[in-house]
Amino acid sequence: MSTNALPTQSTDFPGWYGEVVRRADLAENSAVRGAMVIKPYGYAIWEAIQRALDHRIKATGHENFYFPLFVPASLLAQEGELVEGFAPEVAVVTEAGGKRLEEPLAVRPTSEALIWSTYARWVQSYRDLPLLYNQWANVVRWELRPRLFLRTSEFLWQEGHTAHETEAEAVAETLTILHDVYADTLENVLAIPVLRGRKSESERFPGAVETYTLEALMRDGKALQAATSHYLGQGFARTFDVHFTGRDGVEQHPYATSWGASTRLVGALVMAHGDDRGLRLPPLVAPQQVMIVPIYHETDQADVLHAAAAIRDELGAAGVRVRLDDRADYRPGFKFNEWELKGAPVRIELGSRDLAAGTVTVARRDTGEKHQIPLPRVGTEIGELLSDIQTSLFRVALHDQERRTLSNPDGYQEMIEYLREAGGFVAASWCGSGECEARVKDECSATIRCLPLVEQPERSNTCICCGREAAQSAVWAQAY
RNA sequence: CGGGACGUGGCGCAGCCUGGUAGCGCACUCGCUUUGGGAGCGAGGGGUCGCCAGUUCGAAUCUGGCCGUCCCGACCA
Repeated sequence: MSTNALPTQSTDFPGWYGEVVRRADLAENSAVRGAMVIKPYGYAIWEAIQRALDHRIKATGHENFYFPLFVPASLLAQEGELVEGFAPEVAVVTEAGGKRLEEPLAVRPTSEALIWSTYARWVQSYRDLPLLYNQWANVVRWELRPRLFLRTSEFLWQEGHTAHETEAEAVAETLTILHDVYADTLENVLAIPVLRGRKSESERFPGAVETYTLEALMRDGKALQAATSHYLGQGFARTFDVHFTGRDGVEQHPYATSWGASTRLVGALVMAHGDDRGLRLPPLVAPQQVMIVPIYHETDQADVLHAAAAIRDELGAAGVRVRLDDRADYRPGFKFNEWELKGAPVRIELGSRDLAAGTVTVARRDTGEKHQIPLPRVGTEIGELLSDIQTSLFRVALHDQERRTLSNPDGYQEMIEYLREAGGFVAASWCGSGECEARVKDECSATIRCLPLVEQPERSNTCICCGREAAQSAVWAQAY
């Protein structure tokens, strides 16, 4: 643990991010380029995210299963769009058991091919549908520019793969996942407000008919795709020969969806809430919600530690994730800084002054405020404080996102300048042409993050780029 | 793959230009004193200077090649 101050967000956001990830003990680089070691503290955050997602995935009727890491390369190659989209980043095993393999094995970049080739055996009748399955897995994509959590060559995620009898049911599934699983987790657990929308054609998942996305704004004004849910139509069913006899006795192909969210969400958490002192974790995902720091002298050490342990036990019994930092080798000031860096939502300071007054000192990480509360009220007030911090982090982030969204800019030039300096989101009307999309990207490297599901109330009816008639609004931003 | 920078104890760096027995801060170990916002003093341990070759009496330092990392672009959860 270094004692130096962090780089500041305003002067060096990438440097700040890297230092926070490293010094808060979230993750570090490994011997393999682009592959990261997730350390216990970072993994605990991921586990909290996993729990939240898994709970919602199951609550919406899905079951977990597991498919293997390797996919015969020929199988992966069967789906034209998929292979085209992923070919550059697929890792392939050509040798195993000391011999060259007759058939190379791809390390999955995503599992549609393997799963759908298997679904062919699982589906015979409409009575076998729907298939509502999910897996927690690792996937490998050989990224050119890796970045801890945001883009690593191996990452952890969940990928859902469902098969449905009708198109309407599959589309409804895609949206259920988007809203009830992903957006609910992002906003109510991670406290990160999201824009919900469709992807433009150029940003769509390879092989998808429609890709739905959640876009979150980071504190440097850049957007992060937080989760995606794809309606895949019947393409994969056709490619992998999945068919069933329908209610009408006619042979037909099921409709597919797939959807995923990854360890990237840990990075989202860092960049959406972190400040110049480090991480600010929403209580619902914080490995430690309350840290108790005892402050004592030789003479009162036993009393202070005894009282601190009692508070720990009381809060623990009430279901709070609480820890007493009784390390003797570190002084209180060091612990304050360390737990602020690691984002613990609440700190309780307890010293002889507090004992004498019958209080504890409580500091909240999000605002930095400190105040005293009477010992008997600790149980109830800490619970309220944690839920207050949870909603407050969301409200602050939402306000920030609204403040940084430029809606209906006066002209194209204003939009480009705003995007160029990563001011945030720009919402404007778009004609739908790839040329306009490419032109913006060319001029300021910003992309269409989504075509929002909720239309802008005062939308202009001409395209911000070309002035032609515009059928929809789009949201642009620089993106990770 | 293009453009830039850099490889020296665990981490961050100086030394290189002008070759001569490898140094600083943090971290680590031991001791004492400390503890309400990153403790102080003292004593220690740890590095074939990215790799290979060359020049030289002698290379962290000069030369050539290779490897790797980071930052900026194109690709991307």
